[in-house]
Amino acid sequence: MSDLPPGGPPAGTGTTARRRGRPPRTESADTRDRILTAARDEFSERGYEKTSVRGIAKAAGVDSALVHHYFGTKEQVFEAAITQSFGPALQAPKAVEEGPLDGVGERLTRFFFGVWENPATRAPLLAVVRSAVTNETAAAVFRRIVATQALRRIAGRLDLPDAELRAELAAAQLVGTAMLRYVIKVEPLASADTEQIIARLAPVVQRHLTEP
Amino acid sequence: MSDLPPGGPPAGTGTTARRRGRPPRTESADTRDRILTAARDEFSERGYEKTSVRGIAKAAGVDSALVHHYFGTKEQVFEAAITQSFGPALQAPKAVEEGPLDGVGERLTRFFFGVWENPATRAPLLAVVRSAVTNETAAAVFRRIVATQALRRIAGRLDLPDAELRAELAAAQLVGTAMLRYVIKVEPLASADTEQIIARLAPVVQRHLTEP
DNA sequence: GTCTATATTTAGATAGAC
DNA sequence: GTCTATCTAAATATAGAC
Repeated sequence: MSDLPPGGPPAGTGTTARRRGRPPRTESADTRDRILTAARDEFSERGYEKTSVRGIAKAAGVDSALVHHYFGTKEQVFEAAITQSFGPALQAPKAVEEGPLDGVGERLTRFFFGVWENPATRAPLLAVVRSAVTNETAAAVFRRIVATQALRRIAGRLDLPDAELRAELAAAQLVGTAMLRYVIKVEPLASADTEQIIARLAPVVQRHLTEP
Repeated sequence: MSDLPPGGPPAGTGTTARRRGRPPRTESADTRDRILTAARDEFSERGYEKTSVRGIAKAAGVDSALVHHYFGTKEQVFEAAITQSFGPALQAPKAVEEGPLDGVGERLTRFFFGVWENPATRAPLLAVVRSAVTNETAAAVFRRIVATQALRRIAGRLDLPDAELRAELAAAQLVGTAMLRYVIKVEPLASADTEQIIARLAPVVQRHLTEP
């Protein structure tokens, strides 16, 4: 809308000349975000193949050409949306991995369902799961999540044989539950109380990780 | 593995006039089967959305119009391919559910990996998993498999509270492992020895099902 | 920065010839 | 029973106007 005069700082007078930091993109930072959020939601609901750039654009209230203008190909839109989503809330807090080893099963299980029960953090995970079964980019992200969440951070502390395999089988229990509960929606699991599920899974995860 | 012998006499042989039973479809029974097998393989490798009817036709060595001629829409091709695939080898044998309860964890786990390690029986399962995350028909099949394999047949015998939930969490452990091993291919799980995995999972499955 | 217009490709589905 | 030809719809992606 209101155009910046191209080139130098605004000829505008008396006001403070605060032209530092990143050059303003008018209101496009907003638009960029709206597109990425719309993309994240579309990918999470439909998966990679079924999602169209046009659908993303529509959901964001812009034209599809603009989506391409910002991010390039559909694949790059996916990458951008996922990358942005995984910045903030998806790293397991240090408390999960740093506490006493014999409570790690419950802490990890609790953290896992905390993330999945929150619609905002569930969306990017759904996007990855729904896309990873047929899209290699998403599969790579999936692998990275499993590796960084389960392996580097926890398996490293286990002083047991097959530490990595153990961590992955624990992850498999959690991932499989998420799959059946949030994606396939198998009953009664899909409607079961979270605490009840955690109560059943925590000892199993613990067992995978520490049982000699 | 070994295909069921088709009901009627083979098309080519009979010189004698045995015109009874179903009217002959010349060699089309062959073609039908080739199409369904090709469909099963395409769906298993690419998932529902990414698979095209043209791709199926090409793999079967026929024209895409013929695929429609036999089966109708793409959705119906999927249904036919899955239905055929799940006739023979995918029911858990009675031994799995009928033996002593305290060995059911190992028997079920062994059966599960037996099916997944066999390329012929793995294909339709991959097709369902790859498709179920975005396709409701496939999701319904998935649900039915979990229900009939895990629930009706085993949970019914458990004299414990939350028998169904228990069975589904056991299924989640197995499904999650298949997901990470065969679909996402997370290492070292993807290359691990089957016996090693079974040794770790069987007691966990057992625990889900019978631990008081 | 944002949209209109369009080139290009690919897919699902059907009619009809042989 | 099988294929050729074709209609129709949708998608990715780009060029260029405003």
